[in-house]
Amino acid sequence: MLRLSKLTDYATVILSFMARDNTQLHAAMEIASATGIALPTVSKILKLLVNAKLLISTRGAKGGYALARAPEKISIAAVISVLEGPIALTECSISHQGCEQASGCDIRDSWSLINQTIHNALEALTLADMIKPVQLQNPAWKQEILIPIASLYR
Amino acid sequence: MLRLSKLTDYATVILSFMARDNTQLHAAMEIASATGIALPTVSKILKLLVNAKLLISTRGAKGGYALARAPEKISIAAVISVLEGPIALTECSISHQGCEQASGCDIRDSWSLINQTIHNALEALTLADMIKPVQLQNPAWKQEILIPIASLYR
DNA sequence: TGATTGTGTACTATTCTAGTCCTATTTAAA
DNA sequence: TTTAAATAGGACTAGAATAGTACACAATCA
Repeated sequence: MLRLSKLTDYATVILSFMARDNTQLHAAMEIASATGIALPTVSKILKLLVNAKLLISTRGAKGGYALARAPEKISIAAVISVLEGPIALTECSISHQGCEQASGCDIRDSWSLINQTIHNALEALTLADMIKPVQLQNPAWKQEILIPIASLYR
Repeated sequence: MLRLSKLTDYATVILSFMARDNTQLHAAMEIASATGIALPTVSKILKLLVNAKLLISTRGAKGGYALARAPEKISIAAVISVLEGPIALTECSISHQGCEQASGCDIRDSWSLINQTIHNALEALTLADMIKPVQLQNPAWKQEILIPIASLYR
């Protein structure tokens, strides 16, 4: 599996929950019971999101968390970056050092293109999109979603 | 990082090497020294690729491995699937059971759409594309690669 | 002042990954 | 017929990463 960690998955669940009611503060406890994720785990994720400036926290009694921006302005790519680091499939896409392949690793450029594609896809999708019901019945999306990536090489 | 395992990375390197000279058999030993990957590891990966029918093996003296199909017919998605299992970002995209979120997990459909996008991107790219030199100088690709995924929700 | 709520850090158990090794089987060549 | 070369299959281990927990501390409000 092209795996995303569980924590990232939780983060999207938590943020989606908050995006649905963006007018008030949500305490960690409230989020935990609403989402079914254990409180310590929720707390851990919220802290990371605050550090990444995706959330704003208010301490003390009646405190809690709120989105730092409108849901339309928070991309899924940003959420993933917080929990997983840079979005890249292979190690050498991040750091070009340490690749000790004897023969020329000519496929690095190909990978970077693939990474770019995926990154763009995730960048275009926002929290606001996540909480809208999707019409999977719409047959148009199948064509629309195809990416002519192979053609880039010709 | 949206991580792909090292083994998957190695597999693409190995397959690229083989695709460059698809006319003869390559022994595991030869591939190991050409790519700089340790022999036991190469061997392990080759076995997996044979089981997945991406390679054909010939036993005995003068034996070795060869691509089962032309490089144009081997997609990167297929390679990734062999080493990582189904291409999906979240657990629930594979099995819809065991998701114990208390409140409705409405974002599952969104994830499946994202997964589909990424899968299509990887499906469109083949081994043949990987061994071609990429012209990153071409400024056109930046526009071309944008995916109107957000628009799908409107 | 005390209750509530977030902050920061450290810790641990578990799972996953990467890599190694060994033995059996098959085939070609001597 | 024997031997060497090569793949096949499985078991195993060390190390790293992940997920989850715990606790002391800081801030705010009533």
